Amino acid sequence: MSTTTDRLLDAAESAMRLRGYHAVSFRDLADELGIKSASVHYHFRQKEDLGLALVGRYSDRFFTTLEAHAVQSQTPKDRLSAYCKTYRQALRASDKMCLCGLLGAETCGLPDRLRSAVAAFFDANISWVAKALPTNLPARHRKAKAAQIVATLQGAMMLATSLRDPKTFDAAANALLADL
Amino acid sequence: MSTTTDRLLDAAESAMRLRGYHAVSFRDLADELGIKSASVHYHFRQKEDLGLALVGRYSDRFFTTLEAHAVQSQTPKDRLSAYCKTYRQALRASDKMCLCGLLGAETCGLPDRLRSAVAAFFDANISWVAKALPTNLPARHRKAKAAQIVATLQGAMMLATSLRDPKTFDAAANALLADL
DNA sequence: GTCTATAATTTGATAGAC
DNA sequence: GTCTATCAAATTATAGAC
Repeated sequence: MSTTTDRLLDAAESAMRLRGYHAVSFRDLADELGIKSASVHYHFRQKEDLGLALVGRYSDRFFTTLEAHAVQSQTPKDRLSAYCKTYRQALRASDKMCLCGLLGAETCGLPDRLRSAVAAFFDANISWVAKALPTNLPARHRKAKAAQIVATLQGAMMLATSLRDPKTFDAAANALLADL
Repeated sequence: MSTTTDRLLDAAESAMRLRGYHAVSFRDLADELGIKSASVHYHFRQKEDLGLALVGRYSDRFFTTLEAHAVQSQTPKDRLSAYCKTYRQALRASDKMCLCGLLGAETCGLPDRLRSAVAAFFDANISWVAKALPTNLPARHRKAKAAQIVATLQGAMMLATSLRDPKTFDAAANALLADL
């Protein structure tokens, strides 16, 4: 049985992954749960607090799922495949953008702490991918390759969302994997 | 000497490429130009009209610049290099996201016609890149590869914006070009 | 924890004078 | 083309009762 806080997080995540930070209001969320917007403020004092909780939960869940997918991957190729799979699931399970992909694009319109939290998610992504790459590559090379991989998957989610065609994600992700 | 309409488009483009559609108001733009928000409605009846004009102008300018860069490119590699260069310039000249990259992420929160205009920009992008690829590849393959290339550059702009580090774009774009 | 009530501000938009 | 004046609605947020 989920608490009101959890239900609020679920509703907010769904809405923000579709429309972005500024297009989601406390009233929207309250209506969806059948409560009043003042009650939402009991769970999250400010909208910024809601955003921070959202990014924290999203990031934790993402890396937990990623580790589960990668746990028995031996080769670099297997680990990168697990990474792609985690993104694919995030998109295809719900037909929604990556929360951080959307917030990252809106970055300059976000409160400072939220902006930092999103940036931290991407730092962690790039680090994870860089570590998964073959160890014989120079560190500089690995970081650039990792940025390319993260960028491709994030951009592919955005394209699939804008074009309303999830297959666009698969096309881009598979073309990427074929090169690795 | 630019007209008020042009100055409004400039101000709106800059603001929306930083913060997104919903975080930009007619009053913001009016203040920036030293006029009243009611006057903005003379130039653009609704916010949606402003958005449409913005995407139209952005798309025209993008493809004009792209053709200028690609005009004397003979090989597929040269044409794709020109494509990357056009994105790089868009980002590095102003340290701002691609307008359509940001609106594409916010897609579900946008008015229908605006959403379609953004999707058309990406359709045109993918078609352009697919045509630039080596003609010996099967059409299906080319479209997937084109989606990968567009996705990488769009994702790289988002990453560079979120991380506040333009070099992240170059790292991802160069790693992409190295594979082509 | 949720409510009513309310404040303060912002927003998109219109009517009509100049 | 720009202004004043105004509107209705929405938004974030708080105080205090239950």
